[in-house]
Amino acid sequence: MTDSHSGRRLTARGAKTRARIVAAAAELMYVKGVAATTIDDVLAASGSSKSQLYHHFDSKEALVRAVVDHVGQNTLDRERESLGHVSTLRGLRRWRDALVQSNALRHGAYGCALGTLASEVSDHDDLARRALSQLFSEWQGLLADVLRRLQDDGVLKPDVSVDQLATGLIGALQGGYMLAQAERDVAPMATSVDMALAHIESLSTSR
Amino acid sequence: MTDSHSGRRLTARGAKTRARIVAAAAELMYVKGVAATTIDDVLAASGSSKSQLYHHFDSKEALVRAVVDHVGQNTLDRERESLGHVSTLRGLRRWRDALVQSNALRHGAYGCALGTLASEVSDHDDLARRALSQLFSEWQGLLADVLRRLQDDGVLKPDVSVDQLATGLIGALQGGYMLAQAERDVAPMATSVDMALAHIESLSTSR
DNA sequence: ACGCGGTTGGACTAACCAGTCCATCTGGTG
DNA sequence: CACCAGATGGACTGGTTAGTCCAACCGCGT
Repeated sequence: MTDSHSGRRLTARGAKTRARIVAAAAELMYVKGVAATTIDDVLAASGSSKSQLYHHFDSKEALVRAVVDHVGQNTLDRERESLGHVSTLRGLRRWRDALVQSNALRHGAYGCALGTLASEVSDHDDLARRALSQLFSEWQGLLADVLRRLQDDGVLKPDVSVDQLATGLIGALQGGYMLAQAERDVAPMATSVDMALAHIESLSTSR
Repeated sequence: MTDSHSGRRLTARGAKTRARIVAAAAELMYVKGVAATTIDDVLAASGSSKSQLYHHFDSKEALVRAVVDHVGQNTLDRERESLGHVSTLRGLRRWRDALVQSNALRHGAYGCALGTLASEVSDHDDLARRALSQLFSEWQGLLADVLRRLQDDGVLKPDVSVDQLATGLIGALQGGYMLAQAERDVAPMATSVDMALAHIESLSTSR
């Protein structure tokens, strides 16, 4: 648990405050970065007071962990929504299009919410790193499920490793996000993911 | 220029101090992160004084830019060394092996020196971002040169875009670094790069 | 040898920031 | 209604940090 008082009672009012703080912190840390986001920034953005924040979190580190959980759940919920029923190559391409277009709106700025958290936090907080590792693993699982469905339908050759393909796909996505961030242009992200998808398609039975 | 006094004369003594400061800052920022590295940390690690640092750099931001240049040149020099004469698929695989093994020594920790800088600095300092973008572009050029040599030798099909393949390869590499950082295990990095290489090999004329 | 520009040491400051504390308030429960 | 644990406001503190300043020093060019 990331709470300061995991076993404590929590009224609806308190829970709402907590949620407001985490949401504001997540947004700020995504845009400004974790280290550059101060507690006072979070208070101002969430319209709460210091005692409220420290009532719910032991430290800034605990808040960061709550943000990791929050962003992770948001990301996985969205990915479950968009990948859950995909079972065709066309569906996978539509998934790619949605991610590329959404990143294009920001011209690549800020990158992947989960990825930027990971690279800023992994070397500094082992607990947060484990949580992120677990989140990436679940995300990879969602993609592997899609690929397994393709395989079961005979679209993908039976001897390919769907787990490895899923890992490669997330790798290409994350690397693409980073390049897009540096260039302020979605193009390299699209190219990177397209290469992974082209590889997967080259392993389909139709070719 | 990232210097505070670009047009100034610089004695050998001063140049050495400057280099010592940049090298120490680069190492600290790689391990601790840019934001978590304080000026005093750099002074202690480089054995220099505040007036020395501010004699050479206007601000911490200017120091970060110098670090970006330094790390970028180091990375490109190393990559030029290992990619400059590669003109076979086997050579490309050896390049992969070297990167994976070097990252395995740290169990994936800290990631790619250039990549972690990029994700921490891109959204915060536009000048540094442009420099990083340029560095990635040069790196991509080195890989594209290798692929073009393969193409000229008839190993790679003549109709594939070496530029896009090179972008995808760097994307896979960077994404792999990030996943390895989160998992503290090289495996996902190896998998990610291997997928990109497998795709390139699938576009070779021998298949 | 001499002078001047580049170089160095380190004390100092002003701003900032995470975290503490306590007095006050709110709303659910008996 | 009375109680009280949980919730809130915000002033305060101690430590840290980027950046300033000035006096002293070194060494290159003449």
